[in-house]
Amino acid sequence: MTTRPRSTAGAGPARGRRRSSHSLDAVLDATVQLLDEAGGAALTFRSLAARLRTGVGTIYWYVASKEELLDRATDHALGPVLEAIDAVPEGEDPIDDLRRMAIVLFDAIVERPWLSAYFMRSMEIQVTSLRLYERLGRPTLRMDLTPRQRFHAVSAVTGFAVGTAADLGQEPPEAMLDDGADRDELLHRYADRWRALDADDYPFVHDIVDEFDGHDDVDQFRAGLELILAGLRLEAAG
Amino acid sequence: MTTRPRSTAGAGPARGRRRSSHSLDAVLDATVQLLDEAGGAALTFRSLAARLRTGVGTIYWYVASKEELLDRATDHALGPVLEAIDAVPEGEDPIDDLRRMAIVLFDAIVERPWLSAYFMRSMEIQVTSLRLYERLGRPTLRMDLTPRQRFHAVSAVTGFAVGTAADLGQEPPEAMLDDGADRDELLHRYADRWRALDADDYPFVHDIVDEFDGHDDVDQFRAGLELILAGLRLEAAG
DNA sequence: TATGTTGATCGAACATTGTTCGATAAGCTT
DNA sequence: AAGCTTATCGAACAATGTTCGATCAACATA
Repeated sequence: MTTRPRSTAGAGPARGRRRSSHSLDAVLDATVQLLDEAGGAALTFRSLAARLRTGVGTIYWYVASKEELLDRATDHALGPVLEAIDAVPEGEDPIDDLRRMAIVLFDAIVERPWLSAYFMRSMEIQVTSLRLYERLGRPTLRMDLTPRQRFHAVSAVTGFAVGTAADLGQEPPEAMLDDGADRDELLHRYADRWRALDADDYPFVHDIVDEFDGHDDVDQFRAGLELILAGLRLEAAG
Repeated sequence: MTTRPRSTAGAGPARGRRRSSHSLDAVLDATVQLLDEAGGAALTFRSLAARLRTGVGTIYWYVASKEELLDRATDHALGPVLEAIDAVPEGEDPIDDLRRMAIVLFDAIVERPWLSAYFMRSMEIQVTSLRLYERLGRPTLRMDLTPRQRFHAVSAVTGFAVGTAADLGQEPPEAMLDDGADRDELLHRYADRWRALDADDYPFVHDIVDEFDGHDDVDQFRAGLELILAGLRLEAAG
């Protein structure tokens, strides 16, 4: 019978009785490293095996498929995020607490865009993301809301944070590598293209193009978050 | 020199001088069909070629890569959505109009989850998604807001709609095929697992688990949308 | 009509990927 | 020593995106 080794979560080195030069944690660490360094496209079983100085077959002993590898790596990388959110002190206003937590979550995903793809999925399966959901939801327990309102509000906040961060994480097409243009330069190009459109056909786009040009993604997220929170505050007051 | 045929957008059959048994539109139609029938995983150049009764090389004559194929197919499928949003009549309250449009957009993406992946990306490149953005933004022109507030609000609404729909689009793991469990059954299983957690460690999860069990995705989205719109209304009133 | 040019088609071949599987060693129990 | 479990390894397989040269069909020009 071929069982997988029990997750040596937090235990000493080589917790299993048999000595193992590798471990699930080592595999996950290397996975996160590769993901961080070169993005999702660079993560292959062969590159991972090379980094671990082992064969591809070994990785398949710890993990049944690439899907499971990414699921577990996501959960693995979510650990520190959970700690950071736990570190948010309970303040006077529950909405302030919720805001702080949402920003921590958003920042973490922006830094590691590959998290978003498996975050939602893992919420219902893995442990860490469910705990994150729990922490995000706790402030709402101090508010005068129905369970249904709480469920919808917290889902909206997390969904908005993850969804927005996911969009930002998509790397732009080929235009960047052609010449050495950074994000601001790209934004500026798109903005100019928008400005060239007919003002009668695109009144809204013209109205906001100066804001789009050179805008800060974090500001944009915060503004949207404020809308949700303002709506929530209203709901709790009513 | 090998040029690509000018997009025969709306023109008669075989607009190019040379007769072509296929066309970019035909390729895009078949792509959307395959995507609808069997999801993103089923779309391969070979299956697409088989459906079109042609060779893979032919597809590469119309499209430079799979990325471009999906970009164009997304834009192609967004056409009817744009029409549906254009069909929303201008009403008394701009926020009501924005709500209606957002729901149309959300419904369209839920029906075709593969749209979400390239929607945001194509917003800055392709035509149709920019037009959608324009339409979504127009109601805000009738409100007392700064361009910056409009930009943030419309970005939040579209981001929330696309992001939420994208999450819903992810097909659940293997649990569905093991036994013939539908969505409600799956939800129920997860809910039961949540109920089994320690109530002291997971007070929020326990508070909302009955709402999670059997919840409707559309309701959830609408509730979140209402929060954003309520916040926006407040902003415009202040 | 003959010839060359361009638009368009086709599928074999290549590189890369996820995954399987049998061989094999290393530790542990008896 | 024998046997079982744990773990490692890489060759081999199937599927996929992509390239490329061969080839044909329509048109222009002479």
